[in-house]
Amino acid sequence: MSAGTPKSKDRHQEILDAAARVITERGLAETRISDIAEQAGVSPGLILYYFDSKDRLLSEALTYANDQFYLRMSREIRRIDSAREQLRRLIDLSVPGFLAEYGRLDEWALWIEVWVRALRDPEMGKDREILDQRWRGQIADIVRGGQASGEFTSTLAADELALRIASIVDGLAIQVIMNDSQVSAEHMHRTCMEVAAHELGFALEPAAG
Amino acid sequence: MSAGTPKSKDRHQEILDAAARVITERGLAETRISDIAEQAGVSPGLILYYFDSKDRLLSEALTYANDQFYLRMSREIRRIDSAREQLRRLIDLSVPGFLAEYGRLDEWALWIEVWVRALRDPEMGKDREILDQRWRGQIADIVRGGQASGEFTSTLAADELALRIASIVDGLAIQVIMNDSQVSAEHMHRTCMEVAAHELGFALEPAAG
DNA sequence: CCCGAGTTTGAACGGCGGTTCAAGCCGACG
DNA sequence: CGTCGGCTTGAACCGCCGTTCAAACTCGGG
Repeated sequence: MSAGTPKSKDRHQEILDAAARVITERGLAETRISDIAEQAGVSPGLILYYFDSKDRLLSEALTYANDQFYLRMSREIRRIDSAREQLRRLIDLSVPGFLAEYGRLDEWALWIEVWVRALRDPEMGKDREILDQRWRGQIADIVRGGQASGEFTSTLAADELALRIASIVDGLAIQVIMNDSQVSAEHMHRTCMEVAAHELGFALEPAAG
Repeated sequence: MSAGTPKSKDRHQEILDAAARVITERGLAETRISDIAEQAGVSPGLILYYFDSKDRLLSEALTYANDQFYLRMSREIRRIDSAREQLRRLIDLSVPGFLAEYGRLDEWALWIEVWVRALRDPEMGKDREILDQRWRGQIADIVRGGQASGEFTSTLAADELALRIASIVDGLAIQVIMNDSQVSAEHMHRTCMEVAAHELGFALEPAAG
């Protein structure tokens, strides 16, 4: 059993992974089961053997991909001491294409698909809220840490500050991912840092980076 | 001719209108030609008589609906003197469901559809950038006015300030439209005003409203 | 070597919906 | 009135997937 179930688990995950990759590349609307099968290197029939329907698979894939991103970010941030540096890292990781190392097509594209789906699918809506609150919670933790250590001087509630930061990151990320000619990745990064400094109450070192 | 073309124009617009309504209600993915036909009170065949293909119709409908929104807002704002009040009005109109009068399902839902489509359709991508720059331009104009009149004390470039305000509005609007339990329309409104006041450099009157 | 349960395949099915089209409708104009 | 051109209809066509399924394959245990 501890050998049988895991194997199924692997297939399960392999398929989710393949699905996430296909969705990122082609978009939810253009993703066919056969594409996912091809990407995973299996037959179309097998996809439906592991998942009840295309719809369910797609939903699961979207939240799965988001989990991955969150976990990676969370792991990275936990090993940083300074709240200010945690924040900088969070922004580094949030700017689409800012870090070459994580070059693959952006998780933000998936986020937009989540949004559009959550608008009408209550199941997805619930998942989206959980995902989003976890993300804002992550930021709020950093804020609280900085307030406690004195790095951030704002006395506003950490939740509110986190919401503001998350919102401006979301709003700018959209522009960047859309390839807006007036909002480059670097521009977004700088603006995020400045707004955050302004809101949280800390001074930006001059030319960091 | 001056009698024939206009009639076609009407049908053209009627269909765009119907399409926008259907998309808002059912979502782009679930919108069928027959739905649009039904909404417009004509036969499915006629839709394809006026538009080359479903895809083209949908794209046009999205930008059309956006135009409508922009024009309405623009008209309203132009008749206000104070930059501060212009800004407040802009935020009033941007918060989904804040004003009962404009109760119909939000333009924001359409924006998200625009984004997801712009990600892959270059034509839509171009339109989206134009739409977005017009929107930020509108904000920038308000900012410049306020800087000139002394209502806003920030000396940052108006474009940059506009980008910041547009971004936070976008980011928060997403949460509100998603029905996030932690971000009500009123909350979004207050936060937008506070961040704007903070960034632009003006004082918020205590309990306005 | 055989059996059977869990996997995997790929061909076949079925329905949905975009698109096409031949045929009616209507109003203008002579 | 008759004809003509632009509208309008709705039925028929057709390709595209999601889904189903019977058959094959794998592999561990008896």
